[in-house]
Amino acid sequence: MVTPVSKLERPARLSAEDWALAALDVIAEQGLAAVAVEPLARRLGVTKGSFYWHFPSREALLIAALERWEVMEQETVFGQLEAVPEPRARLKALFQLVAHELKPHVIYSELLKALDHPVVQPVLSRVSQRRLDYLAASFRQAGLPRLDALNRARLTYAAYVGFLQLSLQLGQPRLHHDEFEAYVGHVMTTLIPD
Amino acid sequence: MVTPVSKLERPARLSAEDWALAALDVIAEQGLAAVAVEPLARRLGVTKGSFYWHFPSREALLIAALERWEVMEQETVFGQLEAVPEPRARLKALFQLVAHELKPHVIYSELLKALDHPVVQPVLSRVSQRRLDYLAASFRQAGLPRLDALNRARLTYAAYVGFLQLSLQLGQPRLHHDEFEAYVGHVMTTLIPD
DNA sequence: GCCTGTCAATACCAGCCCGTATGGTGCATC
DNA sequence: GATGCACCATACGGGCTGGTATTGACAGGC
Repeated sequence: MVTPVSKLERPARLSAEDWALAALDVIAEQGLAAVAVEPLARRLGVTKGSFYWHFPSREALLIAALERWEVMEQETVFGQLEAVPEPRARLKALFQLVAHELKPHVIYSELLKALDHPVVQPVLSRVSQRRLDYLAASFRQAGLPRLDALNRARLTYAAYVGFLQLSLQLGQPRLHHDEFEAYVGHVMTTLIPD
Repeated sequence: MVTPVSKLERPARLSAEDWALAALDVIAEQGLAAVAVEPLARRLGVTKGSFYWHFPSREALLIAALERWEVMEQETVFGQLEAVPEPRARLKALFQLVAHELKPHVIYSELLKALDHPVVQPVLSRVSQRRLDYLAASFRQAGLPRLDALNRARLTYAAYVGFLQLSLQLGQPRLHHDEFEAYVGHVMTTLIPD
């Protein structure tokens, strides 16, 4: 019965993964620029001394965090869609998914704002390219000719990115439920070929 | 023959407007976070002593700079379109304008990345709302019913914002000339009603 | 029981920035 | 040509951060 407090308050020791996950949390909440070593340490209830044992530098933490995120987003975004075989239905499901579950895209949106950072650029470049390819393939399966499918995918993805920025960052539209549903419906009928 | 250099190298004294314009330049080049007093002073060939004579704080400079920008963008973006009366032709002209003259939108794109800053938020909120209204009115004049026009405007503006972020920040698409023209054409035929 | 490896606390320096205080230029004006 | 104003230099304090170095707690293997 020495110090049972330490066992409860501090969930044991920390691993490099804990730091990476905490970094992703901060990115989602306050952006990549807010990922600083000392605030992170305070957040985890330790000091810098711990951090610099797990990572040689702040940049190494960012790299590890983004690496983790890239894997996770691969699963969460694409994983739920493989069940839907029909291309148009899959596109609709994709639109619904993005429109109604914004949380998984918060980090993407924040990273988009930090693209000037050299560590972020290649990661987001890969992720965006994969998504674009996926979109283009889906539009092609939905009946569009090659070039049209590619351009429609670009347009759709731009609309996705812009929607994220406007709704997450600006919070401007602030549409209400039915109004928002009408918007999503309009987007689908406009962008999905029939 | 004391110091004739000072008369040539320094283009006379500075005004508050000079500082605001320099701040806008920095925003366009490196983002709003890079607008710091001391680097700005170095850039202008003076020291902080000058700045704090013209402005009480860094925030005051940001306010002044954004105020200037809001007026300027009003003129440059909308000014060139009033000459085109027919709504569909005006929309096409608008698309061409945005697609081929990105420089005036660089600052908007950078500010979009800094929307968490309390000074930026209301400015960008106003600007975006004005543009959205303009788009909605144009789509309505082009024949769309009220609700469709509004939603089409939202979609179009999201595509605009996303296009900016992707091409300016990511530099990902990097389309070549004819490929890019085909994309712009696709966007127009998809979004502009016939 | 000791020793080694793992994790963390503390102390410290350098760099960058904001803001203040104060003194110092040039230039018009009377 | 002395005065006053507009503009700028210099010097300083404080805050926050990245990174290093050193020491300390605590575990398990032997």
